[in-house]
Amino acid sequence: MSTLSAVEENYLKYIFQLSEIFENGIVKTNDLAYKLDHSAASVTDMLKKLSEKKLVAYKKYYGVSLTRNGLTIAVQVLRKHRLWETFLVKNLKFTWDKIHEIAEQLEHIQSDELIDRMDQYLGFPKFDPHGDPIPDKAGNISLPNVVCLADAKLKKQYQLANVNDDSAAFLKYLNKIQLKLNDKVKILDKEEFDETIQLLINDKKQLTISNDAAHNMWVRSVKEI
Amino acid sequence: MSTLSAVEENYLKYIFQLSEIFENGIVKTNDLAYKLDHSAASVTDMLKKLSEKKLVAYKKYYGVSLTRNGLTIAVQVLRKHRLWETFLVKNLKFTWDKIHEIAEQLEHIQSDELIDRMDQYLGFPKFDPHGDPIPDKAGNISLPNVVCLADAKLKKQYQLANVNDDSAAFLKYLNKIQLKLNDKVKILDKEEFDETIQLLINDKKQLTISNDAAHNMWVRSVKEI
DNA sequence: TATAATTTTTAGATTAGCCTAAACATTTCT
DNA sequence: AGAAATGTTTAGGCTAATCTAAAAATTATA
Repeated sequence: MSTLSAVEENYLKYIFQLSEIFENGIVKTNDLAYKLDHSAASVTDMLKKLSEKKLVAYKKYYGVSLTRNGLTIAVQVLRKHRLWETFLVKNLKFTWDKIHEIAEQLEHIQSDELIDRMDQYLGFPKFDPHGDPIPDKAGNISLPNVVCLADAKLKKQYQLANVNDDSAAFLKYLNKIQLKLNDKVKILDKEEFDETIQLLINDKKQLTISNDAAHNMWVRSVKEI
Repeated sequence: MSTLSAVEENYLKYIFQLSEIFENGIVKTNDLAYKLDHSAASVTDMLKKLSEKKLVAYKKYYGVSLTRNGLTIAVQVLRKHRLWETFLVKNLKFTWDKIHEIAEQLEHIQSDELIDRMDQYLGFPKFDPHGDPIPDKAGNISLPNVVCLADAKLKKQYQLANVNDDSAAFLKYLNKIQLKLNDKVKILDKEEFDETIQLLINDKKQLTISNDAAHNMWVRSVKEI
């Protein structure tokens, strides 16, 4: 198989990410179009092309899913993206909200040796700065045991494990309220009327966050001390 | 000025490199075509386009040179290329002969902040692993005082300052004969018949190199101890 | 200096990746 | 179930970057 273009790699990556959201794993043309910010017609074109290359299973008017080959490539692109993000934050001291755009470019650099050496240089990290799992060379992904903060239990101790990285605005918000990965969080109360949440951070700082914000945060449970 | 494509950046970079070879600074269509491995017709097309953007001064059937704007961009691309090469060798432990191709891709990643942070991370290096000067953020280039080994004097102590990085085969050859940057070299004798050179390396190892090889090495003179 | 050889440009074609508008298929609503 | 709304595909077009073949300009040669 000849090497894919950055555009093709992007399609596979986004199909993978969207397919994880829907239980059946089938991605609709419009959802992809929205994610990629392209017209639905363009997406249809590309899906036909990827289908010919046997990277996706595409059925007209129904949807698309990855083949085994397509999945392998998508996971490797994700691996590159997350390793680069890790490097940008850990070594170059970038803040969360600026790395996505750069990693979107770096993930398409073609060299297996480069990414393997980078992996080693970083110490084979299992999670990226957002808390997302980094696939290893073989494509294995560690799945942490997390729950959405919006669905988390009251008065139980959690730790911030992961955040949605789609919106730079949200990442800036996290900076502003000084909430970082692995900080301890406990829900003190949920307001029934507007679903706002009273959150206790690291056993000392208390603040109110919206249900919207809570939907962007993922937490893992922590033993109480 | 909107951002340029990787292809446009490449043209500017190669025009810059070729213009340094010819005294008048004028680059011919065919030379560029050879360097880029494109047809001459394609090059003509692109030169017209770059000329419209005022990045080059192009005169039909005569040749092309960079404008001030074009030069600025070419130097920044070179800066990125050489900083990335430095990172690949110093941090990721790549060998010389494998980095060019990867740096060719990395040099087109668009983010000023990325390259400035990388510069700092590397300690603001002045020369890359081949001994080529790395332009600083403002575009200033340190020019080391070097001479081609083929033109160097007999029995005089030099140090390997720079090598041509165009050919992976040559870089492999250097690895094989275990000659590295900054090694001490002294020409013991030149054979008139075939222009081969008897070279003394680090005051102990002696070997014969071809005139061809000598033309790919650049040395700076060193005080004898 | 006229002609041959070389270099460069022009003309016309191709591919990837995008678009809009119109047609078609599916789903939802009454 | 038929009509309306929504989602998807098809048809046709555009731009960037490449190509080959033919024409034109320049340079070298006899």
